[in-house]
Amino acid sequence: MSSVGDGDLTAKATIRNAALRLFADRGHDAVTVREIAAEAGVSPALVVHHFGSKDGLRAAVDAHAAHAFDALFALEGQDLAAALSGDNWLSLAELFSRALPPGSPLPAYLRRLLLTGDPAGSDLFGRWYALTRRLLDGMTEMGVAPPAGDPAVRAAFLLVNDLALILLRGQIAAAIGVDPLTSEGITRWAREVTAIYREGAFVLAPGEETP
Amino acid sequence: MSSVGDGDLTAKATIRNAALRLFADRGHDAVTVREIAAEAGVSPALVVHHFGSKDGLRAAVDAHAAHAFDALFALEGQDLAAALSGDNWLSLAELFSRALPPGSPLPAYLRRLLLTGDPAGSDLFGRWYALTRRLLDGMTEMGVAPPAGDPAVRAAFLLVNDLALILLRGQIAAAIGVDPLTSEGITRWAREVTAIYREGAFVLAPGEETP
DNA sequence: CCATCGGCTGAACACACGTTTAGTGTTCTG
DNA sequence: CAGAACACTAAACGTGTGTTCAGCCGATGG
Repeated sequence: MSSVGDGDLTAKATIRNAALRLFADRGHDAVTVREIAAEAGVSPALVVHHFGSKDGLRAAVDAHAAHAFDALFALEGQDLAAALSGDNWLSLAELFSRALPPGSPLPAYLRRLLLTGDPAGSDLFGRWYALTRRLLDGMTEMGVAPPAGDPAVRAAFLLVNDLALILLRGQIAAAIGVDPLTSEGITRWAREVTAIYREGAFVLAPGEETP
Repeated sequence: MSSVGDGDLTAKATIRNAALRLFADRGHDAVTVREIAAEAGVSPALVVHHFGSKDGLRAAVDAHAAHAFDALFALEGQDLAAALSGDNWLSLAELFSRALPPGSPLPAYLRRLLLTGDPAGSDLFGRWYALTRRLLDGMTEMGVAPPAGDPAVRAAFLLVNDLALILLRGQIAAAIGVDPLTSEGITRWAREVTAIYREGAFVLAPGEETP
């Protein structure tokens, strides 16, 4: 029995949402069909009836999550040009913390997707990588980013740094004392990241120069 | 039946190693005691005989991995002073790729530890975070790193960027076309990271100055 | 009004899992 | 050299799993 959030959703959607939350929190393997059914307030047989199998449910959840992530980008896709202005790095984590309700299971689900080498996760990563490269190229062209010696690696580095905040959210929270996906946390984080991306984190050795 | 690498190791160690590799590759839950036993060339009952239970085995593997990571640091602990010279950021990933044999399951196991919220992983992260802070403080004191506005966040950012390379190894490899934990990959990666940490990734807006 | 169909359920099934048990050799030890 | 201790196994046990099955109920439509 569950309850939370089933405000006139179809049973199928309720099951999908329950599965999303449970999968995100504890991993696909650790969650049983019976638990999902209980959380959704339905019988285990209904889960199979709607999704064919547990794997089918997993695929549906993957698709739903991927769609939700895409919607996130579409939402702010226009601001992509603004990001190119260069006075702020458009961060995945900032996007998440602004567009997602505080208790959303999506960041944790993304973590699972990327961790398990799930095709859905690789797909997402590939698309985001392409986006990052385009963004970086655009910024370089506009002169707000210096030309990179190895653009492919630089784009990967920037993307991966961004994802790390989501992947290691819990560990970071424990270390710095504030959840980095809350508005307070993301502010502190972004300030420091921006500083480093603008001024570097180490000083140049004497006699060195930026090329 | 297995074989690989049981060159006069005790059966207990063989089981532990097989479990380490399988856990790293597929996750604790997805691996059965029977598989581990088969991989180690022993009976399932012997696994329980030596480790009490599957959870006991898991704890032993955790401890073994933690010890291996600590040894990695002890190995190069003296170079910590050298790292302070500031002409190179001592990177976890570089340490890994230099000290570990190419096929080592340890990076993948570390990924599991950190991303499953395992206490062993949190412990490791906490210790590495403390180390990073000390390192950064030392560098600031010596004038090779500029003072950070928020040292706690800056240290977390540096550590997390480093770990991201290990966490997303597979995705990065797919994106840039080379495994970043090989010597070729780590070289390309380190060059770009060093450049960003020295010179930044974005140019300063007009009228801005480093404080 | 009856037939049909889809959402939904309780009970059961087959199976794979971690673990137990009872036992066999082999190796220490007094 | 007896006997305890140890490494190890084959077979079985109980449990929890994903899934199936037969059927109920309410709405739809001819």
